[in-house]
Amino acid sequence: MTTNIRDVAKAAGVSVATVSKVLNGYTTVNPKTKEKVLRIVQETGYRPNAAARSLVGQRSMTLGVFLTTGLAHPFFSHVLMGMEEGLRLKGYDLIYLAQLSYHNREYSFVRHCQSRNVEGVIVFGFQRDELNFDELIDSGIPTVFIDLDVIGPRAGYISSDNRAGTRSAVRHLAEIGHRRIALISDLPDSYVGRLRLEGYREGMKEAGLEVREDQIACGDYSRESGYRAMQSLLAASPLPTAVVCCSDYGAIGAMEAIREAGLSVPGDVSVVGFDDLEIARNVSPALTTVRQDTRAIGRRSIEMLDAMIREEHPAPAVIIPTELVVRGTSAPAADRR
Amino acid sequence: MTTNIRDVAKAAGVSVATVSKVLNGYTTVNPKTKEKVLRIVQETGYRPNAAARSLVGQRSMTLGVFLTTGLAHPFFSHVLMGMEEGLRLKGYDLIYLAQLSYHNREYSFVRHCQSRNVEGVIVFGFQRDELNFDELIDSGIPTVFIDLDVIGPRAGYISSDNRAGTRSAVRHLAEIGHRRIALISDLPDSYVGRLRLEGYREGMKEAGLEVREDQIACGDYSRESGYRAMQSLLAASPLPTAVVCCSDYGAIGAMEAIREAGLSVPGDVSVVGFDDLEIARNVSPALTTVRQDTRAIGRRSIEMLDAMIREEHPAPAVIIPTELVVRGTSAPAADRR
DNA sequence: CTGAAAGCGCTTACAG
DNA sequence: CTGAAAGCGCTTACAG
Repeated sequence: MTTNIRDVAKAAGVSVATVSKVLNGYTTVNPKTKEKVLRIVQETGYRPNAAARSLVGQRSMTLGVFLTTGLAHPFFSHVLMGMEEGLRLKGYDLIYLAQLSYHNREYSFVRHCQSRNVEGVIVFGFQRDELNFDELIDSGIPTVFIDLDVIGPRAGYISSDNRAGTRSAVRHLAEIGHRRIALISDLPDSYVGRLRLEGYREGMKEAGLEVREDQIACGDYSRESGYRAMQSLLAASPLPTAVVCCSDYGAIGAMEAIREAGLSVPGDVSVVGFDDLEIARNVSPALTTVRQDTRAIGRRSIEMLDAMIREEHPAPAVIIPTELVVRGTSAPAADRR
Repeated sequence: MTTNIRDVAKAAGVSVATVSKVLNGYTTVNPKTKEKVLRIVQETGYRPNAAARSLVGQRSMTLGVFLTTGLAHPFFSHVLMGMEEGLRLKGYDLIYLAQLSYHNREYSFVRHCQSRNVEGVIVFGFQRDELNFDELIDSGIPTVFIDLDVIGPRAGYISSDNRAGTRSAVRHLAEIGHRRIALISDLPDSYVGRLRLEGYREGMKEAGLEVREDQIACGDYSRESGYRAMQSLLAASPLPTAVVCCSDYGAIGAMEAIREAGLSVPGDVSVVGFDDLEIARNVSPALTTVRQDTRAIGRRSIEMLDAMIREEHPAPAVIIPTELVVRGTSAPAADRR
């Protein structure tokens, strides 16, 4: 089969214990010995058997990711890319934990993690009421939730600063003279949706503007829902001169509705999105939007989990700053020009 | 810690060997003994330690998935869902193998698989020239490529019947009287794109129709590219009365371009997509399209890999049938009505 | 039908 | 600084 630690030891003329020590960074090894061992390792391409390591040590260097199957949104793949960075940095591998299995009566998700010696779990893409996470949290397996505010003795979460995101969007629009600023609120009952809605209200208050409930419409992050929501907002009177959307896709749908109504962006209505997906730069005019640092979310989630695993007691909630990116869909209000 | 096989053996009043035999389905166990052991297992929720199993047996029950980071397209998540089914059926877990690592000089992807005792690998979302798979194929690790025709002693691939897909689209359009049928060919240099292009040519030939090169435009599976490609097709004369698109997104972009040109779908131009994503049912009129059985692709890829692992020598290429779903965007050619 | 024992490939006190 | 030995939790011939 593939080379094992005994082969390396033999080739280097030392004991397996010494090889192990070199590989595990013990400082009590003679530099010459170390060098020799390392050379053999290099030559043979030896890599320790993960199963044996996991069996004897406490570390399996395996993390589990548990995500919704509806990961079609680019957000997920971007976060995943950030996670890759973290994984490489910390040396973990990721095992994919299927959602289908979670509800299986025979099957305990937690026991599965234990049998696989999973050191920590990332949960990703679920709403609070979608699944019962009690068993997972009670198990004591370190867990990081992305975009869901769950906290436990060994559980925490990470998310963008959603509240500040929409607030900054409103502030921007208010600063350039808008007074009737509508909102397309995506999934307002979700953790993320609620904060974006609150951020909008706070922003309006800060700017001394009144929130009218008929200036708030709901969507679900899709272009279609943004289109429909905008149509309903355009039915109100007086018309809003700007709209904050909780997603880029929604914003693009909103732009279509605005144009179909014979109005222009940003001439008649300014539009601000949320996410800063690639498409935000490619629509015309380019979309002003609240940028989420998806890469950081991914990377930090792994780092946070790693810290939990090492009992370093990281802060139970990590909030990643958002950044308003001003492009072409927001312009001074008409009555200001 | 968690219960182990010794705890179970003690509780059941038998040896660990017996417990192991029960759990591994040996038939030489007394039914009463077996029952007792199973009861204890049930009560304690005991699950064998995967690392120990992997170390002693040859099976790690771990498969690796190696996919491009750009997995934003719904196609990927649907295939992944199909893979979940297969995994559950066969009892494997999936480990996610990061792309970033592949090119790392220090790092051998194959060795990584070996150190993790990965029994087989699924490769997914790559073009042939994107990565060098030689080391992987030479390693003898069973590998299934999705949508890329790589074959080796222990490597095979799975894909939709792309050729039949576009051919059936052309046949359908020809049958309802179209004679000028254009094509939007997505990534014609890729394995999948090439076959869809060939299927189009074959379909045209079958129908006795001439292929005009100015009736073929290129796209990249995006709505935007479909939009642009359609614009260029509409610049030709005489105008095509139908267009086959190699993606639903592209088809939707094409529909936009057609309408912007003052024409109607399907009144002036019929449109056929490829994929049958959810959005195909939600556009108006609903999109006629070539349905890919993404679920089957996912499930069968795991089954195929499992068969390779068991040395059952499955066919090296599995082609999943496509199905033409006729909806509202295709109608008899104008001169036939 | 059952169990004692060897061994999978490692790591980690421990003795030297 | 180095190595012999125990042990992680299992499975599998093998003997009974």
